[in-house]
Amino acid sequence: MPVTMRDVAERAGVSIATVSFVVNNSKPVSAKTRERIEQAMLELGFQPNFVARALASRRTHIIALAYPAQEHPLDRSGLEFVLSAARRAKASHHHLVIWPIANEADELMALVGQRLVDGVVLMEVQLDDARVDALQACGLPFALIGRTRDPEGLAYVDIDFDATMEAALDHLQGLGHRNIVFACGSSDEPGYRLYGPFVRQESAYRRLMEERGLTPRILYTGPDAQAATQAAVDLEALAPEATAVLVGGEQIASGLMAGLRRRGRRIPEDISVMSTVASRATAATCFPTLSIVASPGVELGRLAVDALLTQLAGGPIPPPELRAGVVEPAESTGPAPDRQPEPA
Amino acid sequence: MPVTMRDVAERAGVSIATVSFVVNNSKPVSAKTRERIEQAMLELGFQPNFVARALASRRTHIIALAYPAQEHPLDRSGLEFVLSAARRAKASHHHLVIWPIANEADELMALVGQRLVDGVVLMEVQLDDARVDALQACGLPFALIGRTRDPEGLAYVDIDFDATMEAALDHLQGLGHRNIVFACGSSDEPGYRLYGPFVRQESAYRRLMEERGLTPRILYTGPDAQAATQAAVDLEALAPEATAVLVGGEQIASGLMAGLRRRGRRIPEDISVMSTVASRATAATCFPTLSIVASPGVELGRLAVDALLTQLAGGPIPPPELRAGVVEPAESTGPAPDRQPEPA
DNA sequence: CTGAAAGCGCTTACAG
DNA sequence: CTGAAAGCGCTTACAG
Repeated sequence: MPVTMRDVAERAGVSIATVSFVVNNSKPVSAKTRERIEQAMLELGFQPNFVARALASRRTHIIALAYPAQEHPLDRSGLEFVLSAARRAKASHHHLVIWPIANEADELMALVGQRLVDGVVLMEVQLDDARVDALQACGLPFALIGRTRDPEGLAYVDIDFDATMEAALDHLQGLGHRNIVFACGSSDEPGYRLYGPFVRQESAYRRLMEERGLTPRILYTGPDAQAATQAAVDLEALAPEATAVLVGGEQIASGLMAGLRRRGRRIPEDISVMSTVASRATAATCFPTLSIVASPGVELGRLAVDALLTQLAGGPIPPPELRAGVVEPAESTGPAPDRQPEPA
Repeated sequence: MPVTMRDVAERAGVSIATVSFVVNNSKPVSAKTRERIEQAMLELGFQPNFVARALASRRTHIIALAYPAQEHPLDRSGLEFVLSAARRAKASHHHLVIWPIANEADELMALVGQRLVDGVVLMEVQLDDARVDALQACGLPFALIGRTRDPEGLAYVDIDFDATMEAALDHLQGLGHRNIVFACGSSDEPGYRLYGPFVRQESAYRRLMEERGLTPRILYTGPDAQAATQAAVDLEALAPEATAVLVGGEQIASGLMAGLRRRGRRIPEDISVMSTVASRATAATCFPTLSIVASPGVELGRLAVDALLTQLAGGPIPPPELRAGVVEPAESTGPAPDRQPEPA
């Protein structure tokens, strides 16, 4: 029923090899022959069979996006990575399969062993990640969104957490804040110490605060919005004099903001709240709207696929790509209280 | 390099056909032979090649999820469908590819013509959907999340909008509300009249309100949270006496809520807000937390894949599956003002 | 520039 | 219960 190369070859009066050459533009073909073949393809509505091509060429043109859906429920900023990666794959004539698998090596290797994909993109990379070692051992090309503790020689893209934290602190200091707490997922959370984005943001925050002669204070909120709502109490105990909180993710930011408001703190009059690694969509739905450093998720999703495709094209491991977020001020940050013209 | 069936056959001293029989459990094999083969597979670490199997058997075990990412930016409730579908596919030994394509037939058919997938799941189905016709014409099995105007004979799963609206109105009426406005995406929005969830919710709302002797009033907010924030003004013009707003989606609900608060309306003291087709995650990050009819996205994602797999297994078009959401009261709804014990 | 042929790694009638 | 063989629809040296 479906039209094959054989059908095209017959109608054009050539061999199927020649048809293959023009379909893939893989060898020179005379103008008249090419034209006859193209005509035949048009008339028959020929489309090459992806699977047959994959088997013969040993290239499936399918890449996998491994995402630990259980461990890290995807928020909107995480979603941006996924959709951007899918779009990029499609633009480069690849398919993107989603592998919602646990954050360990066994399941990943079982899937890789099927030889369905040419390469894989890993999300939510841990500082020490068994999946990375396994992938290296089996020789399948891969790229990381995020990075391990020592990512030397790996293909990865990640948020530039140093620049991101610097931009965030600039914004807050520009408003006169000096007592700035950093809030992120709980240290009691399993695997917290292994989660790069929190660890890297925390250390950038500590370094920058000290460089600026300010006192770093960390609030561990727990893993989700609900826990963060409760953690508003802890904030007051930890740093009653704080005039601003910088939060490491949008879920926690919105939860913490709700907790503060519930306790009668006005935002931003009493305390400013800002989130890094956040999406504009979530920022707009907060009340007051949330000042953020917008996550470069769209860009990084695209770059991760690029890094993989470079390798698939026979290129070397591409250099890392780090991208800082963009500060987008909104209503949740304002002048530090001691600078305000009229007291409430 | 990779271990093939030939390798296993040699080591076990059998033909590759026999190996295939035990791998697929497709024909009876004597216990001793089976054991030798299984032993050989274990020793060699054999894993069948997915692509070769697909070519020979004409079944790729890959299904596509077509999602019009441009037209409908995915919110968290939309995301639930996707991840649930991917999990279900994986549990049934299928792969799920994401096709972020426009909501029209051409691109879909080009992808289908590659013969990469056994079937497709369509999201964001329009009342009149060219993709559905195209899929039917080409004979590829498919299932819909959502449904066309006349879905008779199609495999689909969808939200039970009648039951969902009924549950929502029950909740609000139970709190004493009688002036209940329904808010959803703008009628000026291109394609609005074609978008099933809004159309079906609106008509269910009208019918139920009239059945209950109440006056239906519709607020068209515009497509996103930002537009909905502006639309708070229109609400006051449209129905100054309204004590509750029922909103058709979480993005619009959070935007509208921000707009109301900005205008000094207290939620829920002055006006209650409730959203249908919403995720618990978003509800928890709103302030006040949002009362919702939780979207059955996880269930529907699973059921859609089930409906497709049933057909792939040779079964008939399965009957439709409609699921109502579950009411989850939170802070954004409260007693109607005229019932409140003490006035503000 | 073009073709005959082997081969990618499986599945599946068909025989026995 | 087991095997020899054809075939899935392409690609790719190899020859000419």
